[in-house]
Amino acid sequence: MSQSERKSERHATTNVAACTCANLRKAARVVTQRYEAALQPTGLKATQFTVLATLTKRGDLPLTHLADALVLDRTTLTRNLKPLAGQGLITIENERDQRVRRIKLTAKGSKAFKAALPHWEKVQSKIVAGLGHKRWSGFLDDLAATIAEARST
Amino acid sequence: MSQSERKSERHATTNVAACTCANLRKAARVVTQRYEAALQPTGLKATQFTVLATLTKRGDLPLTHLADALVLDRTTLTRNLKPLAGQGLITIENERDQRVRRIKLTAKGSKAFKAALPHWEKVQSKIVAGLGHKRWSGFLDDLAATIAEARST
DNA sequence: CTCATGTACGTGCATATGCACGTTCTTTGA
DNA sequence: TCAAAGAACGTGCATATGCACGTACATGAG
Repeated sequence: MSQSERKSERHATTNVAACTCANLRKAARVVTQRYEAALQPTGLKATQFTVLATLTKRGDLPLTHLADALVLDRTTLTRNLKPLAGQGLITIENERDQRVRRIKLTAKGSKAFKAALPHWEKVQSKIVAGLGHKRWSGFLDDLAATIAEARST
Repeated sequence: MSQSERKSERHATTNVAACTCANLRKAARVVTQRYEAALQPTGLKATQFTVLATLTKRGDLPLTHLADALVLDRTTLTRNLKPLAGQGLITIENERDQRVRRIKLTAKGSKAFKAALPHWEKVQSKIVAGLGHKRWSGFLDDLAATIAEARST
């Protein structure tokens, strides 16, 4: 078997080992473990850090909008928020439209996020350096494109 | 702000929106939903399909080895296997070394995997086409590199 | 042979994930 | 104004994920 044949088989669409879903999940699992370890001293889980980061960047948001920003099911977010609300890092408030739950970052939440930021930067830098900045940058673009395409389909 | 500055900020290591972990998880979530939908008529979940595919490719394996191949925590796999064993798609057998649980694909499991394969190919093709084959191929390489790097660290 | 060491595993706990279904509230068309 | 349509949400169910901890078994040094 030639080199090109081997490569084309490895990357054939129909090679189950090349399953986009399985490989994405593998990467998500192992990378999450690195981030969890790095964030461990902050008391925040990786997903919680992401929620706080999104609220910091986007400001208060209704639950559904926050879920959309996080590419997360609405009902999953409902439950993910409970530990954060329990710790007083966010509040869940009603609006004039009583159907809407507005998710609000508290001062404590903002402080916790800022305190966690250096730990996040450390592990993020390590991952980026591991791939090399240029390659990582393209990788991130591919992730965004994949998300956009899978969402629109 | 110039174009290059905007780009460098977007891909700055310290831009929380560029969090490798969060973006990997987002992509894994939305892509998983596509595969779940495609596999729905087969009665297999995406993770279950992956287990069957791995057993098909690698043959029977002890639990820990299978977990390693799947980049999955051993204890998670223990539980993920239960529905598969319940449906008779795999068996969990003892060895001479009584500590070892050998995971074995049954004939029924093999059949279920083969029946699911066309459904998998359909959604896989769609995802690949969405990115373009060349870009997808590089994306897959990046995923593999990320997994390898995060595992070794 | 025996005990210390190491290996393979399961379970309790906590969080993560999404679908189906039902509830409450708002908006809109007649 | 009022009923139908639609929007925002919560909960039950099932699976997914990994850590801490404990158990059973195998192996090797003495």
